[in-house]
Order: sequence, then C-alpha cells, then structure tokens
Amino acid sequence: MNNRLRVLRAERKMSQAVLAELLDVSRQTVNAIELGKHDPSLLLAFKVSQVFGLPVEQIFDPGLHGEAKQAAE
Amino acid sequence: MNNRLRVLRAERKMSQAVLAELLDVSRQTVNAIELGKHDPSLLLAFKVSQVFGLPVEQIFDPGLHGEAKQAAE
DNA sequence: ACATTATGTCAATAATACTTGTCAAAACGC
DNA sequence: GCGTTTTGACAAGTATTATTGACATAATGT
Repeated sequence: MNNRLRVLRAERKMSQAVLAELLDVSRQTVNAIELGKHDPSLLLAFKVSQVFGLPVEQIFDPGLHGEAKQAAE
Repeated sequence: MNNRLRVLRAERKMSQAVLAELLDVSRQTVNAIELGKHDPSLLLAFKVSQVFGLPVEQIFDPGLHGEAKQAAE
C-alpha cells in the first residue's frame, strides 16, 4: 500500500511526532505506516484523511491497477 | 464505523457469499463488517470500493469528526 | 563541539481482522 | 409443507496491526 504521508507532512512542515499526536497514535506507528511497514486501520486512514483535508483515495493507493497512477493534483 | 454495504448489496441483488467471493474473503467476514462487528482493513475497504464503483468515503462513514461513533442504533 | 530535534529500528505485548467450522432461524421458491 | 438459499451467530485459531519503551543515527541550531 503506497501512501503520500511523507509528502503531505513535508508540505506542512509537520514532524512524525506532531502528526502522531493529531492522529492519537504513537510516533512509531506513523513512522511504520509512512515506511510501508504495515497499513493503517480504516479508521486511522480516515483520521489521516481528516488531518490533511484530502479524501482517502488521494493519500493511500492500494496499487490494485498497477499502472494507473494519480495524475490529479 | 457505519457502512452502506447492505444497501449497495441489495441494489445489486448480491448475496453476502457472492460479495465475499468478489472480495476474496469469507462470508463471515462480510457479514461481520456489514453488521458493524468490526471494520475492514484499509485494503479490503479499497476492494469494496472497487466492487461497487464508489469511493471509500461513500461506502464507509467513520463519523467524520471522531465525535459520534455510532449514534444511529 | 554540543544540545536538540527528527527519524529509523528492534523487541515484546495487546488488540483486532480474518479464518474455518458449525449451527439455527428467516426468507424464498416449488 | 418441504427444500434451498440466505443470513446471524458462536467458538477457536491464525495473521496482521497498534502499542510502549528503548536505542542508534542523522540533521539542525547555537
């Protein structure tokens, strides 16, 4: 599961620790998700969506189509 | 986490078992999710999204503000 | 150089998603 | 009524994710 957490965080100059607080999870959890070590729960994905003000689909990409990447920006 | 699985399924006259096959999970899993016994993984949520041709946000509803978890029951 | 912040990583544990197997009741068709 | 399908439910087990605590390294600032 690819995700744009790092980019979104960088755009807002937000540390993993700060994001973790906003999401009410540990910093390690944010780190693990950002590095693709595991996927967030659906609820956490929604929280991320809220924090960045973007739909889930524009943050997480299951890569089910392989080629189809996001051209929207 | 509320969801519209039952409605979407009914609209398509699709049984839990058939949906389960499309999602590549067990029927019990579909049932449990539909009844709100637990939430799907993010990946499974994306699969559901694909099957019904709708964005995740239009199928699952976390309460959007984290305030009211399940007020309508 | 030193202190502070940010990040990556490991280990152990808790929580939950998902499984198979099974059973019973409700809904449907014949 | 009878058989089939569908659904709800339960239990026990597996797999995955979330949790904290600790430690190492890199980057930043003074």
